[in-house]
Formats: sequence, structure tokens, C-alpha cells
Amino acid sequence: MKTDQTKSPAKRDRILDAAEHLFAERGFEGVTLRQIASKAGVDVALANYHFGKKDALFTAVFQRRAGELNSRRLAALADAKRHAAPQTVSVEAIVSAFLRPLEDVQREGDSGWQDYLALIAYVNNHTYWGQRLMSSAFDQLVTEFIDALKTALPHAPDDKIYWCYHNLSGALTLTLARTGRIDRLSGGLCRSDDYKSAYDQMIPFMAAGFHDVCQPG
Amino acid sequence: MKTDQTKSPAKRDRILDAAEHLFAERGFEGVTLRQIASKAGVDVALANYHFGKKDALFTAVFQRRAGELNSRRLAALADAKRHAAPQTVSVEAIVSAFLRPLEDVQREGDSGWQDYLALIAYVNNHTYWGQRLMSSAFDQLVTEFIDALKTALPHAPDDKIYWCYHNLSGALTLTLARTGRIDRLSGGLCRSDDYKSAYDQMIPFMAAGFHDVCQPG
DNA sequence: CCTTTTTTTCAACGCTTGTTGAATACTCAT
DNA sequence: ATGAGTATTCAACAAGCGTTGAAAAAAAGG
Repeated sequence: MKTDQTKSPAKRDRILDAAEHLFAERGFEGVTLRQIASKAGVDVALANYHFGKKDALFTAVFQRRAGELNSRRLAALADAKRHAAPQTVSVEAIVSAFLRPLEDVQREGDSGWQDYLALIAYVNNHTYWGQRLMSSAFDQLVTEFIDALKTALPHAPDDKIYWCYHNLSGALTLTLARTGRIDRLSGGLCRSDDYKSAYDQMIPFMAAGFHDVCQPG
Repeated sequence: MKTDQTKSPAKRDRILDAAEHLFAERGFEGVTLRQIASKAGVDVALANYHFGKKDALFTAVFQRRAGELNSRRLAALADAKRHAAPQTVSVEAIVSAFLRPLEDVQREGDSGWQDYLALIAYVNNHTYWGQRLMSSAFDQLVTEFIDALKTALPHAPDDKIYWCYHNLSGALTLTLARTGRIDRLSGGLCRSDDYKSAYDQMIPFMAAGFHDVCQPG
């Protein structure tokens, strides 16, 4: 059997799932291969057989779901453009296309997606080697969304668009991390795992911020 | 000599400085005590003598500057209230009081403050044990700012206030992390270490978001 | 100057880590 | 059934980890 992706046995995926969960919770150096193997119910050496070094396993986990996430977001952006035609798509619709696919995948029940999104948060905030992974996986997609924002805000200078996207990305990252901090601060009134409420308020919040910062005056 | 805080020798502080820098860059498990000792120019065992276990060293680093930061922010908030009196202080002034002290300490040249703020970003995004540190150091301060926001937005339900603060906190956290991602996305147009630009746009952005989400209708 | 206390280094401990090569179990086409 | 190819385990390695107790150096006190 050649390295056939479709016929890969279950244990390979169990390793990816276990690594996804643990890496998202405790970071790259915070997890040992033995913890991953134990959670996956396999021997330590198996991770090395399938993925090589620990770095490569982390990269494999990070890239596994990136393609599908990008597809869903691009489809949402295309939908928004189609619905708006022949007018240009609004900032709110662009932000919504950026965020709602995240809510969708989390709502489909697969807890792996929740782990994956938390892993994105970890990588995105990581100074040292996280940015290489972020760029390779998401730069192309982000550029498409930023281009759409430039079209929706034709009077805005580019640097303001980027800074506004930075705000959006930061707030989103903290949401994906699900740290439980808002639960504690609010005395249980808000919950970190309540994605719907998070996005329901984040979309108009960000749209208002974009418009205020990027207004012509 | 009893444990006299004021007469502590220089090597103790050098350990804190080195740990601050390395922990902020690579996280708790990503740094070894030997790396810290090497950067500080001392023996490995000295960290243990002064601070005990590795966890305690991390906690000491995190708490070292928390008090002064809280003082500066509280003073800024009090200033804003005084200037607004007898009217209530605006959302924009509250957000500004929350953010500008960060710009101040970074501008004073001490590179340790930059490391410390990046360390806050690391801890704030850490699911597993970061929240205990965040709460013990900053919950009281944040509650004061949120109370001020509730006063400035009397018609807003509490949960919306908390979600809006979550957005602010997330964007700020990504700023403090200085990952260099905005530099890459913008092709050098924006720079992660340009705090002034970051806050100049973040303050009106966040104020607009608060007002939009929390408006009565 | 001698004694006491604090600071710093030295040397090493026991343990865990990522990684590997060889041995075993499994899969499946013929 | 057999045998080639893949998947998985086993056992162990060298390296590096956090931590420690005792020795040495420095500082303080009278």
C-alpha cells in the first residue's frame, strides 16, 4: 500500500485529534509526545512514524483543517458579493462572511473544530514561530477579505484598513481561545463558549469601528 | 540582613529581567531555567534560591510590574472623571484611560515594559493556567473600568458591556503581543511596534463599537 | 578582625524528554 | 496459505530538564 491518504488507518487520525486538543490547550512545548500518544491510545513511537519530528506533527495538525476553513470563508464572501450585486458589498456583510463560517463549523458538533480554532488563537498570538504558520495557511484568504474591505471603504487609507482588521483579528482570537475570562468578569452572565452571542455583537461592533475610523473626514 | 526588598542585589533583578524577556517570547514551557540563568549571567541554582520553583519565578515576573500599571491606569481614569465633571465621563475617555498608560510606559524607553506587556498578552490568551494570574493581578482594575462604562452607557444591558470589553481586550492583547503579523499583511505599511498609531485608531474604533452595540434601540 | 548571615557557585541527582532501530503484528493481493 | 508491504509496538538511547545539598564567596555587624 503506497501512502494512500484515503485509506489511512484510524490511529493516525486519533493522533492528530489528540495532538489538536492538547496543543490547543497547552501549546507546543507544554505537551509531550507521550501525553499525545496516551490520549490517542497508541505507542509513543507511532507519532514519529507517521509525522516525523514533533514540529512536523504540529504543522500537520495546523494545516489539516485550514483548507476547508478557507473554502467556507471564501464561499461566504462570494455569497455576500452575489447578494449585494450590483451594489458593492457592505462592511458588515464582509465581516459577517469572515466570522459566521467559524460559528458554523463549531455548531456542527465536531469538538475537533473547537480545538482547532483554539489552536489558531494560540498560533496567532505566538511571537516566535507562529507567524510562519499563520502566513502560509491564511495570508491569501485574509488578503482577499482586505481587498473587499478596501472596495467597501473607497475613501479609507490602506493603513487604517489594516489597523481595523488588526482589531477584528485580535477580538476574534480572544474569542477562539475561550479562556473563560469573560465568564469570570461577568459573573457568569457571558460565556466563552457562547459563539453565537459573541458573533452577534462582534459583527456590528466591528462594522461600526471600521466606519468610524475610515470615514472620509 | 533580613529579607530587605530595597537592598536586594542586582543579580536577582537580572534574573527577573531575563525571565521576563524569554517568557514573553516563548512562553512558560518554552524556556529553560538554564537559558534564563545564561541570559542573566548567573548560575542556574540562583533562580531557585531567590524564587523557588519555576512556577514561582514566572509568577514573580508577572506580578512585579502589575501594581504600577494598575496605579497608572487608575490615575488616568480618575483624571478623566475629574476633567469631565460635573458631567459623566465619555466612553472614549474611559477607553483612552485604559490604553494610554500602556503607551506611556512603553515610551519611557525601558524595554522591560515591552517584554512585560507581551507577557500579559501571553498569559491572557492562555487557557490552562493563565486566567488565575490574570484575575489576581487585574480583575479589580478591570471591574472599575467596566463600572465606569456602565455609567457612561446607562441604557446598555450588562452582557453587552462585557462583550464589548472582550472585543477591546482582544484587540489590545494582539497589539501587546507584537507578533509582526500586521507588518507582513500590510507589506510594511503598519508596524507592530508602532504603539502610538495602534492606540490612535483603536480608541475611536472601540468607542464607536461600544456606542453601536449598546445603543438603546 | 572575627563571627554570623546572606548570596552565589559547584556538582550532581533522578527523571523526563524526543527520537530511533529492531522486532512484531497486521493487511491484503495473488 | 504465502509473502511483500505497511502499521504498530518494544526497549532503549543520549541529552536536557528542574531541583537540591553542600561548599565557597561576599556582605554585614559588633
